[in-house]
Amino acid sequence: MSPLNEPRWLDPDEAAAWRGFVVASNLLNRRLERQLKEDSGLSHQQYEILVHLSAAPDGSLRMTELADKLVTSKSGLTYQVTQLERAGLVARRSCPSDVRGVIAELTEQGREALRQAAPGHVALVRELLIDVLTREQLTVLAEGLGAVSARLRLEDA
Amino acid sequence: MSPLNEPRWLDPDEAAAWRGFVVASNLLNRRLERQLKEDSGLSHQQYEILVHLSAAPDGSLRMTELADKLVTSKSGLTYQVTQLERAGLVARRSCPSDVRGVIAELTEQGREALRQAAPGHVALVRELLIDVLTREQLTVLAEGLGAVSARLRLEDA
DNA sequence: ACACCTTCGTTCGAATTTGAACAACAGGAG
DNA sequence: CTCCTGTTGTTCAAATTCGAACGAAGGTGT
Repeated sequence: MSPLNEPRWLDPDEAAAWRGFVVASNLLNRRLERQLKEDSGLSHQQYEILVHLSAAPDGSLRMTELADKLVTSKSGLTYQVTQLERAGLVARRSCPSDVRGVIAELTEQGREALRQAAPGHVALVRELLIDVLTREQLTVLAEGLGAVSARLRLEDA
Repeated sequence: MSPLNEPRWLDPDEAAAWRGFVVASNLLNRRLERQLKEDSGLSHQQYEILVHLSAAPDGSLRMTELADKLVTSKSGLTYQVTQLERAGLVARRSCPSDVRGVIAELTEQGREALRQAAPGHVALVRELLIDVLTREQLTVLAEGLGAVSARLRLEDA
């Protein structure tokens, strides 16, 4: 009976938030995966690699940096970059300042693939997430999840 | 230049919400996965199977029903239920009202495994998500993501 | 220069996930 | 009853993911 031994379970609001998060996350990923694959032949992960590279100053990032942004394992990234390299969308360069370093660079073909895939993807994100929320819900969600992400980033370090 | 041909890209707030969602989702899954595996030898998916079965009236659900709740593929569920069955945490029964049907049922050992795993899991969810948010952020998040989930559920039908 | 600890990216094997194909059955229209 | 369409759960091959182990190199203190 003591609250010191019994864990604090989630009250209805908390449970709804957690469950909503898990369910929405799974459903969204599933839907976006399907759309991207059918529309562009890319997986969501591959698409995100292209996005992050495209957003980088010179269209290139070091592997570790990219893995951090994607929130994936190093080995997982190695695999996906190899796939994208075979498809000609990404190229590997060696890092000038670090012999160990490998730089993934977006090719022109990669940029084109992203240009082709982005509109449909963004439209679906908008339709399934953004436009479902009010502007206020959206900002609260951005702030809240930003805090959660920050909290989680700290734990790793 | 025409807004009819150009897709509506995400403004800063929208992008922050979407990125926050993706990043928080990945970081959380990653962290919870690690904790559950180390603490109980269960994957997050396996844990969720036990949770949903435990929440069902008689600790049992049909495969399809369970797959819907978990937001996973049927084949994925078949695999995981087989794993849990080997571990003795879940048993398969045949459905009385439908010869094709298979009912996954929580064993006593499964209930015990859940009792053992739940506190640590809930504590971490609380630490990483719930307690990071204000009560208001939490309710807004629950409502918003509930709407998103509902929107996505409709699409399948 | 030396030892020491960390970081980098890859490789490896094992585990997991997926969609398509499948056989068996359910449920209704005629 | 008899088609006909939809559902159910599984199997299968292929793709993906992960963590641990690894060789190689960076960086620091002495």
